[in-house]
Amino acid sequence: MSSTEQPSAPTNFIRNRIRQEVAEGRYQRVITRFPPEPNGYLHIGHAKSIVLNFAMAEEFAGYTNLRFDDTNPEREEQRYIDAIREDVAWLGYRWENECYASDYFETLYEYALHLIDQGLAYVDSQDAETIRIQRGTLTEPGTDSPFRARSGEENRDLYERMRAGEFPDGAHVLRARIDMASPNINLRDPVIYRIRHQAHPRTGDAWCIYPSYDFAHGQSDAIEHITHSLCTLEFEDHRPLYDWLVEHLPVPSRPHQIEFARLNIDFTVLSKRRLTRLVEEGHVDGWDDPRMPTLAGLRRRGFTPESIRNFCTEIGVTKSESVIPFGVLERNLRDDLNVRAPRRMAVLRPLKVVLTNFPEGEVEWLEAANHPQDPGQGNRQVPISREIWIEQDDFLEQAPRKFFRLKPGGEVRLRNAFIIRCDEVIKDAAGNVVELRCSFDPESRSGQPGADRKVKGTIHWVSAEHGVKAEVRLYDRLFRVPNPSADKEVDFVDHINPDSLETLNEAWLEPGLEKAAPDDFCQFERLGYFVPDPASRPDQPIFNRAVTLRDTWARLEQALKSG
RNA sequence: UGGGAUGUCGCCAAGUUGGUUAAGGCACGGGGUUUUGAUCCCCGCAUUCGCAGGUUCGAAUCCUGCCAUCCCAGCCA
Repeated sequence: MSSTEQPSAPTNFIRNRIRQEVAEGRYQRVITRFPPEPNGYLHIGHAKSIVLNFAMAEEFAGYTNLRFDDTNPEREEQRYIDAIREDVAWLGYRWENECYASDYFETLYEYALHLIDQGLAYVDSQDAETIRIQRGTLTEPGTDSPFRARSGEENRDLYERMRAGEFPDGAHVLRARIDMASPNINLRDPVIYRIRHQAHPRTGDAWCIYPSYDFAHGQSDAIEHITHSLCTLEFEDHRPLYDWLVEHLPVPSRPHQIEFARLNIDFTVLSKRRLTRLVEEGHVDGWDDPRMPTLAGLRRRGFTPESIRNFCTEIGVTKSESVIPFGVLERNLRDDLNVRAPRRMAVLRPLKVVLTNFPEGEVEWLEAANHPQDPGQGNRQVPISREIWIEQDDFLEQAPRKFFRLKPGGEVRLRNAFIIRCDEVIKDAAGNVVELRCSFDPESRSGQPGADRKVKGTIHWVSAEHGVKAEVRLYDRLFRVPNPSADKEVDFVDHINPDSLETLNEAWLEPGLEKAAPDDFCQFERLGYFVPDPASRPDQPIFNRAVTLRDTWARLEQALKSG
């Protein structure tokens, strides 16, 4: 199976519903939209929505629009628009139209006038606090605003003057006249236009009144002939309002809103508000910090678009709220990279080994497969010399029973090379192991007749003479607890894991790796998948660890320790 | 205590116009292959569908009641 192939998509209630509708002839094709507000970066939760929207449109012969829901100029910025476009494209999707709710401001303004003329909207001249009190509570109905009975002419006049800029922020709002006693609070005369003397990233100073989400969204859907407006569960209560507006306005089509559960992943936060705080308060190094669950962060961490799409498909779409273990995301990356990533050798925490019977000054070039299961990836030549680096973890003076790596007097195979035996352990004054003296068995060299001699373990290495020094960054979960936002009494930033980033400054890479580019992912054998950081330079390579390999030994070791 | 929604194996999730033994994936356990303790390959893994009643020849699927969890009182989206 190729990694880029999507696993057979599990069916879900939305697809089933659309299938049914198409079978009944209600739709010839499905048109969806992905509607981000440009006030932050996209995260993995958005990816779920993107994948769903594009998948439904593709399956049912339609297309998807990218629509920026830019109705609140106070928090929206052009840089977010740019970042969002880049992320959606990076994920591998091409939108049919790039739209902006702000493109429809004139039409929306007229729709509001239409409501006014129908007696279905009025200008309320009370302040926000008063309106809030009049809205009632969850258990008590609201009370009518004294302005609810304003005449059509007066409403029209006031609304036109709101647009003309005659009033300061907050002086008036336009409200839909629905039902102040509705058990659904969204129907208690929701505000649909407010005054904001605020420049907009796209319309500049053309407007000083802006439509609310509820007034803009459904109408934008209708204008674009969106058939299915997919959104998250918290908008379920808004559907009656969505429907009410679309039914009372002269819109060109009749879209339908369907809600699904948003994505939750443990040990992270997936809300723009919180992610924004992490960035603005400097808890992380920007929106693309590799520990961030943003698409930009995951990309820098080394995630592939394929792995993210596969993940989104695998988790399914339902209305029940669930929490996906972060490990599921990681496994999808491994599954993808396992079949694609070229194998390389790198030593993260070096321990010097001198091969005592290896001629001084000599270099041997060994043939190494770039991928053990995919001969098509070819081979490369790796140099070895008298002194090499091995991983500190791969030597233990007091080795437990099932430790298959190097120990005093023991043998181990050097990956792609030969078997060595540890003859001597050199320590410093403090008793730390600083060097090993080993002898190698020339007969066991790869390709030689003696190569099939079995030893328990195989370890990776890098020639000391040829190795390239590099910085390697290891990432761990950003939070220490499964649900950082669970406790209302505790600020989620207090749960940040102080050890989420470990920087190793003395790693050694096999030669050639220093020239890798940020999208040249590879597997450091036995360690994990790594990718050069965008700041990496040939003379100063920096690699990020995207994910470790599955490590049953670590688990076993852990189990042994805990009894 | 109003309204809206959800509850199927440790985590996801099919199935819900009632009908043989409740899909699949992940995780987990066991075995095999292996110059990555990786990958890969086999095998195992819910007499039970939030709980309690009821209807029925037959219910995860229908009815009643209860319980748990989530969302809603922004001129945010």
